[in-house]
Amino acid sequence: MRMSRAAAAESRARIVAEASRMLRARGVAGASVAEVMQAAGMTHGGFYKHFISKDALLAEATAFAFAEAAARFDRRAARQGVEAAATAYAADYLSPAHIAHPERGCPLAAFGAEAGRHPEVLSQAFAAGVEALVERLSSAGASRDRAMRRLLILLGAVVAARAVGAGALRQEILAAAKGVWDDEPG
Amino acid sequence: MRMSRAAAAESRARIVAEASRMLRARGVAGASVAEVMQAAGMTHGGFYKHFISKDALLAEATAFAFAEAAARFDRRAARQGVEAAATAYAADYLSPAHIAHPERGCPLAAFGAEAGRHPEVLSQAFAAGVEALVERLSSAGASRDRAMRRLLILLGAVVAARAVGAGALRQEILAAAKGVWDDEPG
DNA sequence: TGCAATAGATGCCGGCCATACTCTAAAACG
DNA sequence: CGTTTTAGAGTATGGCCGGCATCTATTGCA
Repeated sequence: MRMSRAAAAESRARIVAEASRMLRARGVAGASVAEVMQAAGMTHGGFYKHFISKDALLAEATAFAFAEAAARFDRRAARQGVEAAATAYAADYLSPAHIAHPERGCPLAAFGAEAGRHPEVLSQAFAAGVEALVERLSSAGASRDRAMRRLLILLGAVVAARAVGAGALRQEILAAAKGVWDDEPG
Repeated sequence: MRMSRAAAAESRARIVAEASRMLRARGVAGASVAEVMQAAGMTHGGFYKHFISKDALLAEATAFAFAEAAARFDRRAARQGVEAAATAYAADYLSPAHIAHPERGCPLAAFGAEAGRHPEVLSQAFAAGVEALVERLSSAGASRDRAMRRLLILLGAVVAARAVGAGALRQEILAAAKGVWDDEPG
């Protein structure tokens, strides 16, 4: 049955949000159209009324995840200033919660490695997202180059920490990354 | 038809090597048993004579990839010393060839993000591989903590560089990572 | 020399995948 | 009010997946 334009737009937004979560939780291959639609409260039949392909959804879901992170940064920056927002971003990034819950975390760490094996529209979403984050982090008194290096450390640490499983090595990885944030030269 | 023990062992080694390549090229989900076996010159039927499951192969293939990297480092260290080997490792890691050819590169950058979604035996292979690399890099005059940070930067840079696609941002990412190697405090 | 063990081929299974189609009822519009 | 449009349900399709049972020919061992 047909729904109002507003309700249909909400359905679409729900699909993107659920896809974004599932994508980060299970990767590109693990996030099936049928499961995303079910998570959004629908069957998979109507999917192609909203998106021309799964790849189109992937790009939107990736952009959505980056936009979430940027909005979170901006909210904090408005309340506590840009420097504090940057510090909080790093602390959240290296937190046990982020390691344990990729579905609510950074898309780059969750499935960035898969982007190169998919259509260019996905890489473009990642490039735009990274650019937006680097701009925010480099507005916190640091040079763009320094902001980039900080981002790379955070990313590498989370990917490695998730890969090696729970244990002493994971803690060592996260501790090493935490150290860099403060004592690296600008 | 049955083969000699030596020939069967070679078959097994070929399966692991091809799985290691395919795993890095296409990820865990993209490396199917049938295709791995075909790449090794066999059909998929005999696979379970060599491995109890696909996961068992994944763990061996991951260990194989790390062993390749460690052997390469050791060969260089024997010829030119540990410091030069560490520098060469970083240069190779950030090279355009490594970005473009994950199938011959670091397993952590290629599919480390997927390890958390698979049986623990895969995480264990990653932990052992990371440990072996950190030990090698920290033997090059640097503290273990510093070696770890260098590794994390390299990893983050390659994951990010592959994710954002070819372009100026990729070059900026790689340049930022190169910088850290020299001027980071010990 | 003869028998048991086994590497590999073939083929099947149940399940999941992305995509595409029809059908319906309600919304949008003239 | 009547017509057109369309969101979503339901279903079909062709393909790929991991895993397993069966068959065979050869090897390794007694």
